[in-house]
Amino acid sequence: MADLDSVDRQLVDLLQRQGQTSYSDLAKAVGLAVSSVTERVRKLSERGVLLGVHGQAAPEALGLDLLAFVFVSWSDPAVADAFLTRIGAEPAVQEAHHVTGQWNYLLKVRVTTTRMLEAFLTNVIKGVPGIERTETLIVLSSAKETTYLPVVAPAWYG
Amino acid sequence: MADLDSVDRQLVDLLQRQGQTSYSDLAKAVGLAVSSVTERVRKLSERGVLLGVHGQAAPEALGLDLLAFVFVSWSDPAVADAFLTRIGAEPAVQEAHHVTGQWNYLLKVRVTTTRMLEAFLTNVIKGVPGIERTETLIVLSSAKETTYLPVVAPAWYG
DNA sequence: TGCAATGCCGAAAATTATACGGCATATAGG
DNA sequence: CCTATATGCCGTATAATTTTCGGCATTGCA
Repeated sequence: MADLDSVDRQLVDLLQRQGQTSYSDLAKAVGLAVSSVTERVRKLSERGVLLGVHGQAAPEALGLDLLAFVFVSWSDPAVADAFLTRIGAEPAVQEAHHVTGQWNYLLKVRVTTTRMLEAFLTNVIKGVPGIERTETLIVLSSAKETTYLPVVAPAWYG
Repeated sequence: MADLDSVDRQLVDLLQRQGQTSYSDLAKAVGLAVSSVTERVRKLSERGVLLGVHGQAAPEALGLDLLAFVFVSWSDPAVADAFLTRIGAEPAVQEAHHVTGQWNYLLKVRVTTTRMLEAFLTNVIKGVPGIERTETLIVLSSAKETTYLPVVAPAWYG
């Protein structure tokens, strides 16, 4: 299905770093003609390797000064559906992961203030019937935060 | 500093969703001329509201089938520098957050297999002198994962 | 050997980005 | 009150880019 050659990988690498790189620049970088690169990129999208291009905004510039990870748990399996529906419609929730361990889900949440975080926990999370416990970790600073995915294996892994 | 009007917010919204939206489309959407939108977007970048545009790749298409969150802790404060330097150079680490609670850092890590996760913990994390404990949560599935930041306050928060 | 599929190429045409001068409105200082 | 300055918007001309097409070489396969 996947099976990307080195040119494909290079294109994915470049487009992850600079989503608006022109086809002529891409062509120069990989040593192919513009039309060949166009076709490659089109197929990468078609195959689902490239999912889209997104502008990256600064959270603080939008007033989103508070980042938190929220663990959530419940006992009744029927809660999952309602929870995911509610969470899916909530822009404050950037990520929702089903995780191993003592908790059901781990959420990545962005809000403006602790007051807004409180409102989120009260109105959104505990607004879903059946949710029993939560635990919130506040992010003091983010040393690294990227969406870049490596296209080559690291040195420490043969 | 920030102070975005409704047009700015709309532009940030649109560009987050579709980073390659043409200026003519943006102009149509916000009801301004192309040159006005060009200027607006340029200033949003200049002001640091828009940080860049990035292609989004499918982790599984790159063989990155395993997502994990890794908590890390140490006692000696001097460890932080070495840890962050090591982590910063590691593409497998997508995020590194300094968090409240019993752990020092929370990492978001993407690898191909459990075998590679083991190599990461052994060679990278424990390769940093002074690191004492880690705890790893495996992500079974991700119900939501987006980089989109809300540009308007939610209904549950006045 | 012949056939089909694939990837690549260059060029033409359509679309888009960029740069510029001009215009209207708002603001501050005299 | 009035002038000077700044800001935001506009349309247009030019440059650059995207998109599309037919053709060519290579590969795999019957």
